[in-house]
Amino acid sequence: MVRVPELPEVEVVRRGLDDHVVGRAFVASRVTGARAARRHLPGPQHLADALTGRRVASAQRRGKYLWLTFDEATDGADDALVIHLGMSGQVLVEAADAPLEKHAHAVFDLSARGESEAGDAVDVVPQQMRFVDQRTFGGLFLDDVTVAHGREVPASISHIAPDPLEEAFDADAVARLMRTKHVAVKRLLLDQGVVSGIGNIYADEALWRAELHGRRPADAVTKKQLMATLAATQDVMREALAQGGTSFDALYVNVNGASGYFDRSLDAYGQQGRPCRRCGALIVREQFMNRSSHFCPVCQKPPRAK
DNA sequence: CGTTCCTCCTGCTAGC
DNA sequence: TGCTAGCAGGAGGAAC
Repeated sequence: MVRVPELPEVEVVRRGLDDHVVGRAFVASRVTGARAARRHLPGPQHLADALTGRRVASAQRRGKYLWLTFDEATDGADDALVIHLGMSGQVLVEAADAPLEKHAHAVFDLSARGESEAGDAVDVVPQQMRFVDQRTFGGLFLDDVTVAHGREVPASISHIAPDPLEEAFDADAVARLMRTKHVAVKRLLLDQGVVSGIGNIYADEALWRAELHGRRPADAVTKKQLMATLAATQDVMREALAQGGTSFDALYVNVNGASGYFDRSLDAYGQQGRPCRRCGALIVREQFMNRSSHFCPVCQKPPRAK
């Protein structure tokens, strides 16, 4: 199964960038994917030119958005390179002479890392950071930084709510907001302006754990149930991080390459026809929002038909 | 204004 | 065997 990046996968990439890219400069840049750079309005060449020579200061994330900050702004305003992986995006750090991936849309030559205490050069092989994306739902662009929800973030993502694993996340406030809406709970879980970082897979998993059907209108669900659902999103994502978010080969910063454990641990998503781990009833799949939803028809009583 | 729907894209699989 | 249709889905923007 292809791994669609949600919060834990993106956090794994962020950690990889923290380890392998922060502190290094882009000594040369090539942005060849016009579609991947579509959100950079001045165009791909401008993006490449604007990034060349910049030294990366930090790798940050909110929800499914990643961004790199730089040591000093060129024109006074602080800016950031925003990266979204979409459905199939990858960020790779590898040797410059490694074969170019078919769907590589941007390539950055990295400055060598510093010397070790013994005085040896740490990197003898030149390296690159590459943005690769088969379906190009993702992309990258440069954006000014502003403050939103208590943090400095790229201006274009100021509408993205805090995610369940960040400090500013206020489950109580989110549950109260949800209860004001006559909208299906799952739709709200997937709304990045309500709570970010949750995609179809983790939404189904959290709803299964909370024993709540995602089609239930939020204003007809108790606050306690909503709090339980939000807590479940935290649990399921923390577990994914604990198991999938650890060790990496030094040169490989890659969501898809890090998986394998996930599919075994799913209780609802993709489990249609298999017995519910809690009660043994067969998991059901249904269409919802032009997507698939998976649930236990006994533990998660569906509301009356639409 | 809030909410819902449509669309972008490629690779894999099921079915004839 | 080879073709096509169907499916996967994040998120912006159009449509209602």
